[in-house]
Amino acid sequence: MSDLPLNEQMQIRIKKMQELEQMGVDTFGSRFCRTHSSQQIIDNFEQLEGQQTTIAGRVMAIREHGKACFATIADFDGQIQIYVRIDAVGEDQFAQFHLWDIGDIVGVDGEIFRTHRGEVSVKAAKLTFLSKSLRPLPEKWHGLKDVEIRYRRRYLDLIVNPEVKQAFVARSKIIRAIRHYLDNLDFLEVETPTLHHIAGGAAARPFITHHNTLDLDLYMRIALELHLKRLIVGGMERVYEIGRVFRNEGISIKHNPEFTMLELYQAYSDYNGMMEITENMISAVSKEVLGSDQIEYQGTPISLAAPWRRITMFDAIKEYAGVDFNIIKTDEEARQAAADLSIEFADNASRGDIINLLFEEKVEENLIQPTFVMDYPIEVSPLTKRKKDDPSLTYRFEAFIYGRELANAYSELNDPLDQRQRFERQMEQRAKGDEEANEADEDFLQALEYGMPPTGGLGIGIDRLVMILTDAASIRDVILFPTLRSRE
RNA sequence: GAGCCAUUAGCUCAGCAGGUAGAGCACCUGACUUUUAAUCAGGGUGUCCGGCGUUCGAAUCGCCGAUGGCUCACCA
Repeated sequence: MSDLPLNEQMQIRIKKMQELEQMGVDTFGSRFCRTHSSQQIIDNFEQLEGQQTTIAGRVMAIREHGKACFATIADFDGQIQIYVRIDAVGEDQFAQFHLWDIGDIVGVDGEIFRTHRGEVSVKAAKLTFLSKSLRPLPEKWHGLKDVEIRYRRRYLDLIVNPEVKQAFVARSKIIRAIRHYLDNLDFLEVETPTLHHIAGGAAARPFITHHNTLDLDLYMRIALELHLKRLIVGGMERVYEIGRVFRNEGISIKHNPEFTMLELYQAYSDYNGMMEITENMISAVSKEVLGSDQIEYQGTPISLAAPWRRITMFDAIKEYAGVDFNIIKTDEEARQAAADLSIEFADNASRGDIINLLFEEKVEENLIQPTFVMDYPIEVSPLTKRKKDDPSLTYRFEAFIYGRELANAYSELNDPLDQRQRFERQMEQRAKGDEEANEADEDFLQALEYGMPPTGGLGIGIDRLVMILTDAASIRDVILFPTLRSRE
């Protein structure tokens, strides 16, 4: 305590705490049984008026008024006012009340009533001090605006900015609704390792860690895919996992180094089945959590109602960039088309690379309403089944909302010989310096060699879905403790 | 990783042609038995993000650094 730097307000609070202790009050109390939450009392006032209640929460405001004072108590649901009269609580407790600070945690027994001004309140008969708050809270009116403090000390953000709590309640409901939806489709929720020998299933740089006893470098997973597909091989025909993945890349309004992915795999389905699940599940989740599938994101109305628009990548590029890859067949022609649009590309870029580039540069930002973009080039889809009618393309789609990728899905590549060739090409890319190219996973190949049924697989970025559904501008607004630099 | 912007009281912010810092809320003292951003009368509580420099003098100007935000790069 002595080496804690104390400002004036903290010194005063410690002094008040000591005075309470001298009065025999336990300033860090124990179990306390509540009968109602603040919101229950407010919602059911007609039935509860005149009855006794016991509430508890954090003191958010104190309005002293001589011998009859008011305070606002906040609990998880909301806030409720208490009315503290000297003739109702007695002189001793009234003296204790004057040692309360904003931020203290208290319990109150009393009668539910409505004040002359109409506010539902609790007329205190007994006050129970529960926990002392030694630091002054941010201001009640402007709240806490400093984003750095909001992220670093999220508990303060939660205490003083009520809408923040609502966003995280919504996040919880969204994930619950997804589980509910998938459970009803007989999907089995599973958990797979986060420590991987090979960081596969996506194109991303991994975090590296180390196991001491095994003296083994391990990777934090960048995707769930390869383990879940092993489970499909094992006969778990419908599986999903909602879990954290880690990608050692930049931080932005849309990116956090650790984020939550939903991946699901359904045997005997394909990417068409995955489109149906995606659009039906997201509209159902929106209805369950928000009561509607018509939402507004950052001022733009968005309809999540199924079915969503479906367009091939070629048609999308033709529409938004004016380039027709049905006609352009060679790498040379493709590079020329990119050059004509003043788009920079690598010297050795293939037709497929250029297709992907044009799409990202010219098309993505236009896909505001939910859109499935289908049939990605094989070069950027190393785990996806080839299209029968065009082996340069794959049965893969990505779903876009508000110009952002929200989901990625495909008919899973289950031909182990083709998969081996794809890995070999990825390894060539790695050898050329592409750190994000997939590493060959021999154990996964072996699993495929035992035979995997035709399967549809889907990945959805949960954080981005929550952003869309809660109208959050930044991914940090839907992650309780976003990654920040150390303050030390 | 690069560019731009920000950092002043517990919180929200002013102060910047350089003259050693202010407001509101919070806090302290007093008044008040139905207030609610309670009110009324008093009280300013500070490493002006850190360091170095320019200057008689720096919150203010310059350089270096820290942290955060936005944009770009990378990615989902």
